Amino acid sequence: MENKGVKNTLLKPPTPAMEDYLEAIFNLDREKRVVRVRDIAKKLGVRMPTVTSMLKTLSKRELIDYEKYEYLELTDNGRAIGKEIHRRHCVLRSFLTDFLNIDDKIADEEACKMEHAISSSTLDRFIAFMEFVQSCPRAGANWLDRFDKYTVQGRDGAKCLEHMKEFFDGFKEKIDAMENREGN
Amino acid sequence: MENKGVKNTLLKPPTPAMEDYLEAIFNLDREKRVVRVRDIAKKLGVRMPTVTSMLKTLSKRELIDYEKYEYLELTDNGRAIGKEIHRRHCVLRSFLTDFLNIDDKIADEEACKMEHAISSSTLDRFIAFMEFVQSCPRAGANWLDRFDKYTVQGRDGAKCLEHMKEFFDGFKEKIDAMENREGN
DNA sequence: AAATATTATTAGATTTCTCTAATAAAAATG
DNA sequence: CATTTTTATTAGAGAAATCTAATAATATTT
Repeated sequence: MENKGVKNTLLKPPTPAMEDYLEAIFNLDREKRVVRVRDIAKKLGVRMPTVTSMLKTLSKRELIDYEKYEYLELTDNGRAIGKEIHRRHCVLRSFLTDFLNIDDKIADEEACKMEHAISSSTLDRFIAFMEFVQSCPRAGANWLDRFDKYTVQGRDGAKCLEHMKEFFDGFKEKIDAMENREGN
Repeated sequence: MENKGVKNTLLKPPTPAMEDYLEAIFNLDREKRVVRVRDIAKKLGVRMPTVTSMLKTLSKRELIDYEKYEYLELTDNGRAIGKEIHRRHCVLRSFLTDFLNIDDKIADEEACKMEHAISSSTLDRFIAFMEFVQSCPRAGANWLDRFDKYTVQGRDGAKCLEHMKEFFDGFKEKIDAMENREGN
C-alpha cells in the first residue's frame, strides 16, 4: 500500500475555524493594502500566536502563501473558499436582518456561525427564496412590513382582512403596470 | 478573592457537542424505555467510550444523573436544553424542507449544525415568519408551489403576470369568504 | 449455573484550537 | 542611528472531543 500513514491533508475540507480565517483574510485583502497578523487577530477576536499557528496550517494545506515575517497571500483555492464563506455570511445576515428583522449585531454573530452549517446549494435556495419574495406574486414592497406588524399584533382576522384589501389594490396597480409594458 | 481558580463549570453554557448529546438523550428518552450508551453512540455516530466520557462531563455539569453501569436520567436543566435543541432542529428542518425544498436528508444534516448557531429568539422569528407566510396576506396555499416553479423557470415577466392574475382571483375568493363571516 | 455474547468503562493517545510568557524581528521615533 | 515601540514568532501548556485497545460488568444462551 502506497502513501502509508500519509493523510493527504490537502484533500480534506477546511474546518470551520479555517473557514473563518480564510474569510477574514479575504475581507482584509480587500480592505487593506496588506494582510497583517495583528488585523486577523483583531477581526477574529483571538491572540496573535493563535493566528501565526493557523497560518502555518493554512500554508501546509496550500490555502495561503506564507513565509514568516512576510506578507501573506491567498492561493486561488484559499481565495475561492474565503469568497464563498463571505457570500454565505452576507446572504444569511441579509435574511436575518431584512426578512426576520433581527438586530444587526445579533444577525452578524449568528450568520457567522450559520455560514459553516449550510452548504452552497442550500444557500442558493435561500437566495432564490429571497428573490422570489421580493419579486414574484406579491403585491407591493410592503409585504415584509406586514410581517413586522403581524408579529406585533398577532394573527387578527379583521386586520388581516384590511391588509388583504390593501394588498388587493396593490395588485391591481402592479398588474396594470405590467400589462402596459407587455411584450418587451 | 473567593472561589479562587474554581471555574464554575455549572454556569458555563453547554458546547455544541454537549447540546448534541442532550438532544440525542432527550429523543431516546421518548423513543425507548431506557437510554443506553450504545444507542447514544449510534445516534451520534461516535464510539462508545466517547459517550462514556461525555456522560461524565454532563454529569459534572448536572445536566444528567449518571452512575456508571446504571440507567441515566436527564436533570430538569438538561431536559430543558435537550428539548430546546430538539425544537430548533425541527423548526429549521421544516424551513429547509417545506420552504426551501431541500432534500430531507440534507435538510436534516444541516439543521443539525444550524441548531447550534441560532438563538432561541431568532428561532422564534423563524417560526413567526413561517406562520405568517402560511396564513396572512397571501392568496392560496399555493404560494410556495409558485416559489418552486419560480426556481425552475426563473423570473419570467409573462409567467409572473399569469401567476399574479391567479393570485388575484384567489384573493377575491379569500376576501369574500372573510367578509361573509365577518364579526365573529 | 457455566459459557458466551453484549454492553460499558478505563487508560492512554491524538487532533484541533486556543492561551500565556518569552523572544525575535521590523518599524517608528527622538 | 540608537532607542523604543510595535508586530510577529516560538515554545510549551491546556481544554474539548474524539479514537483504539484492553478490561470489566451485565445480559443471554445453552
